[in-house]
Amino acid sequence: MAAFTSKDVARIAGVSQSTVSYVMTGKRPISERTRQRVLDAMEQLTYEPHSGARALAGRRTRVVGLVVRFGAGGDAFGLLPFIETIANSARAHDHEVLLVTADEGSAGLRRLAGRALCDAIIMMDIEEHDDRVPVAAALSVPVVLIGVPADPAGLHCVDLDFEAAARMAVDELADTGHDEIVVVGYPASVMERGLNYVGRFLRSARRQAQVRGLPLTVIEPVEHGQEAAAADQLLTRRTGGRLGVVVPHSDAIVPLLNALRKQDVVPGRDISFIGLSPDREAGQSDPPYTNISVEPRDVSRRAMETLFWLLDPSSGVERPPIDLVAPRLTRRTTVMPTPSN
Amino acid sequence: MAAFTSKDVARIAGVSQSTVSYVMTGKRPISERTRQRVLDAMEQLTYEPHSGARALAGRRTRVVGLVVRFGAGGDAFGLLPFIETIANSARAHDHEVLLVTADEGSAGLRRLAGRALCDAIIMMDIEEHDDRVPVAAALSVPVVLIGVPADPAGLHCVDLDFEAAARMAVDELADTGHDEIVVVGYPASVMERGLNYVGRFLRSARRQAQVRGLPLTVIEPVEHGQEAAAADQLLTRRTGGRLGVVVPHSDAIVPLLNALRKQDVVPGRDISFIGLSPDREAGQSDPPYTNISVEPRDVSRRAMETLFWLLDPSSGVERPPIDLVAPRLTRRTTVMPTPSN
DNA sequence: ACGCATCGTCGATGCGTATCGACGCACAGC
DNA sequence: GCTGTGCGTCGATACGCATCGACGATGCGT
Repeated sequence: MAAFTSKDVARIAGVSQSTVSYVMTGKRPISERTRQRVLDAMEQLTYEPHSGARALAGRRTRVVGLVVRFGAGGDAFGLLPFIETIANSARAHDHEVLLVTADEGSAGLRRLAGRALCDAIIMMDIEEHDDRVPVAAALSVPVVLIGVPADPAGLHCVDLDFEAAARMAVDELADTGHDEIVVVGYPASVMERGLNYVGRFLRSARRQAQVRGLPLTVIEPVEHGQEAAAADQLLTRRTGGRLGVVVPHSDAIVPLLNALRKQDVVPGRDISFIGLSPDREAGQSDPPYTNISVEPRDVSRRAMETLFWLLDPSSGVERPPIDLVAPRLTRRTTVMPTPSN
Repeated sequence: MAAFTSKDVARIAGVSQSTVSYVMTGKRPISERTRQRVLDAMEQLTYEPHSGARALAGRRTRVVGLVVRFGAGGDAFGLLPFIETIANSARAHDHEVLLVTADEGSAGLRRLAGRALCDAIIMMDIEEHDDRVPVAAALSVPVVLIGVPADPAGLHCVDLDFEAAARMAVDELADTGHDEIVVVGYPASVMERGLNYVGRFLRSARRQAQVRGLPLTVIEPVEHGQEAAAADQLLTRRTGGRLGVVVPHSDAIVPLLNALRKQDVVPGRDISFIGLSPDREAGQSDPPYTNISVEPRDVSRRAMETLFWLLDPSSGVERPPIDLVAPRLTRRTTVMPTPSN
């Protein structure tokens, strides 16, 4: 494991170092015969190019910076699937992933760009008013946001279409003849962080309820462990009409269902229930609930496509600056069917 | 943001480039006056050293490679806390974290070392017989394992002391006058992966039960969604004696508790229950269960200490090649107290 | 006053790769 | 046969920093 250089490869293949380089980059034509000799030599030495030297000479690192926020809060509907998808996508483009925790704030961003640690950055957990966004916009490397801040400052954003999700939930309940909608709000810890999607969801739900002529109330907050109280609060709403409950905070769904069960309230019979969560959780829950999908993989895949397009605009079709992934409604057991008169 | 170089800093400070370098590394004495001038110049330009150039010239990258396995399976008691702790620790040493998914197998390892992408590697989710371990051992960079394989091949390992945990669980039940112990085994998906701790836990539990003269049975497998069946199987054991249940697979704990509740079996009254899980989960569960802690943060912190010690052995005390973190038992409500005769 | 060690700084060099200009060659057209 | 045109290859250079040897300045002892 003595670490070979392209010069070693060149010597063995009987060519010059620059030829080896051209074989790797393909930026100049190389005869098939020479090419093969070089590839053989590489194989023989198990040669790997030195990434530092590459970054220095080529001005690109083949590294993607990933800025995530670990501190709990926000829907923890899996940071992992996001990271996994991003890692796989990076790998597919022969890029590495450098992890930066958001606790560092914008200092991490400056480091990534200033030290030439990566060619592009993908930043998650964007808040509605996020200090890091203007900093990111001023960097010399392209940045893609997962989440949509109030002012994207020209950066590309990818996110689930929370407004469409809210409309979808309201429409589903309206279409099935409900009289009233209650949205279980986000816990204070999430609200405080001003995560962008919180506001977008609630506003859109209110608007759509108005359009459909349904009264809509937001109950809040539902803190962890307080789900029983929320369930109570929720049930006092039940005036004998058809009540539909929408729970956008995925962490609150299962506890709420449990709290309802304890009170012998059966979703799908006594009230209706729609959650915003990954499909898998919704299907495996007891009972399986009607949900609007939040698929991290879709979102991060799109974000990576945008990122690589920014790195090489010639490589694909133009990407929209704000790319919202359409949610999907899956009907299960928890929405009461339209009464058949 | 034109990206300044140390030469720019040197020019502004009125010194040579090498002096700037020595100010940064501290490898040669620099007068306080000069030092300050250089630091001022750096500040003024918001200079950041080019990491590629640094890696090339200095032969170290200040990057830690982190190899994780995303594919579900194994106790998913939070990959995130591990990653977070590792990221923070790296940051504290002015190192970055490069993420490699284990799906790539040992190819990822070779890439990390071959391309000089990092100075050291930390590898998680080690299996009892893990192909990657011999590869890792042959690399030119130090590697720390989180988990203990059958043959560590000379690598340093850090892990929870699962054997002590098993002994602890058995002792707790024995000390409180139980007649029989049932260990709820791991699901087949985990067993198949041959994760090292599974075997270590089960073997140690059996041994200790023998020492304490208690019959111990292992029920398996408990697949996701099959917890009710497991609960049935478990309760058939109840011959009127004092039955203690140990659940090492943290993901199975809450579903099992739920299944028991449905059958009106109250842990702490009718049977005893000990789970292996993070303290937080145990305390917030309903009911809070007696648990043996599995604290990812402790483990990964120790792993990082070992890693940085390997990078600079003069920096601290020698580290043991196999470093097991002692578990901790927290008594809550689910173990029946010793009958007072 | 003179040699000697120490401190602080500088210039030069090398790290491994990408890239630019040059050059030799075969082959086309005339 | 001679010039032009790509094609394939080479040599040289630059990238930004760490490090080594050198060297002037200073303070010490005698």
